[in-house]
Amino acid sequence: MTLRLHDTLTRALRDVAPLQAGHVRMYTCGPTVYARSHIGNFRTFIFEDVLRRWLERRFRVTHVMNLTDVEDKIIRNATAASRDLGEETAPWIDAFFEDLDVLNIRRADHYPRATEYIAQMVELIERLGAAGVTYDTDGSVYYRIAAFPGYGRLSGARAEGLIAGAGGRVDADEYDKESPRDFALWKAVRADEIGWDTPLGRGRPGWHIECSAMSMALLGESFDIHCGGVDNIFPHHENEIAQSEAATGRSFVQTWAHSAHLRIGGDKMAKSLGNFATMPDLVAAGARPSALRYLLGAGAHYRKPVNYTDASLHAAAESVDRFADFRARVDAHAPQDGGQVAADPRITQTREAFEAAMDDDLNLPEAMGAVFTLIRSLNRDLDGGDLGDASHAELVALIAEIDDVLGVLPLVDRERLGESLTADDDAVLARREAARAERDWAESDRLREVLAERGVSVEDTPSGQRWRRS
RNA sequence: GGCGACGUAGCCAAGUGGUAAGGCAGAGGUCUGCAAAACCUCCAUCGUGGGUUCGAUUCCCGCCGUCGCCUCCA
Repeated sequence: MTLRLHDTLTRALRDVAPLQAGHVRMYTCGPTVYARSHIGNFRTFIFEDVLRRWLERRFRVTHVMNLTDVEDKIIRNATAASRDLGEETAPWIDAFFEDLDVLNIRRADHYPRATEYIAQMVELIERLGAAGVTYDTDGSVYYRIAAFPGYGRLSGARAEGLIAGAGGRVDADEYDKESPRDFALWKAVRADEIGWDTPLGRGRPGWHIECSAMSMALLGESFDIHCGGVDNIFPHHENEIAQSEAATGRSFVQTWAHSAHLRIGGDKMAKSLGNFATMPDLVAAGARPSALRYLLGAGAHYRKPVNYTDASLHAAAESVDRFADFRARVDAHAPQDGGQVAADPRITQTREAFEAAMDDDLNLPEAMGAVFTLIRSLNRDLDGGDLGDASHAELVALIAEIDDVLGVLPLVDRERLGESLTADDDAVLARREAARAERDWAESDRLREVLAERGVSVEDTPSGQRWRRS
């Protein structure tokens, strides 16, 4: 089977066929570390994580994610606080990695920082200069869009109209550029400003150049997949193509994959709109990381917006529990027939449906639909008995395969492991057990109520009481 | 204004030219001492007006609505 991914450039599904046999090289735009990333950002990072996990089923994957650690807001904050760049960004980089872990997002192979690739950026700008697509103004270097005929292909916009037609929101006189749509490769700075002394003069890099320089340094001049949020299509990725291809004369990226936004209250979640929430915010408010990961990753197809609401988070949590509880039920299986009975065909059918949906542009919501259909079907059987050993083995494997991309079960385990009863609660639970042994239902019910008021829900199962923090 | 996306049950959300997965919520059952969990049953004709077609929710056009990009942005 072949994974097909939607390519923004051609606006069509495209087979993932690595340029190097068996080896997919992917670059994903990472955070600008001037503040804590919000969960809208993590929607994209989870999409990329799911993609990377699915690719790893079949390919060796080299995944690079940049950390933008030099940028206007960072410089502004650092200057205001009299910190150097590294001091300013270190806490936000730490926070980013913490949040990745909380969401069970696999680490990329490389996290290049813009500040560590200044030399490569300068070199790339010099190549562009040699190619005749740049010009200097007062020490700054700009890219001349008019010199790149393919400009605008990715965003599908006619380059001429992009800025000229922006309804007066762009101040065309702000920069000393030949054309408003030209963009800065290198920004000259004064001696007292944060910058680097380079052959280009003292200055700092423009935003777009870092991704071209770092991706080419770590993945080569042509690689397979480049991801980001849809808001990166223009101008960021459009400019990356212009920079990279003008410098190398080669095709930059095979497939451009972009994820839609997370919405809240109908709008895009964004720092600039002030309608954002961070992982620590939500966890402190009681949101479960497993539910957040499910909502962000499987709540909707990655190219469609996801709405963040209390209801959608609750529904995600219920879905996670349904999946996790089913795993627990399967895990409780006791060997019985030594595999004499063949595995249930529904399990294989579900695996095939799951894989087909994932291969079809990473349709995780559809894939999970197949999973839940199987869960209901097998729960029915389990209500009446147990599984055969062969089916059990197949199911254990299937559940592991599903969660290999879904990635919620380790989070559930972590959440439940972190739960504990106070000594008081534990004592109440013991008293209730004793009451039940004497069939004192009134006392049993009263104690269940007591625990409920303390946030502990208790269920009675054939094997005894089972509690859970609610 | 330009470019693009979307509009499926109370909510969320897949999907297909031949009468619509799944999750949440709700109703009624089975089970249970009672609950919970699980299971069973019920709950949509796919924004709107046309067109193409034997047949459209699925293709085309108009309209209405929502959102995104065009400026830093996942």
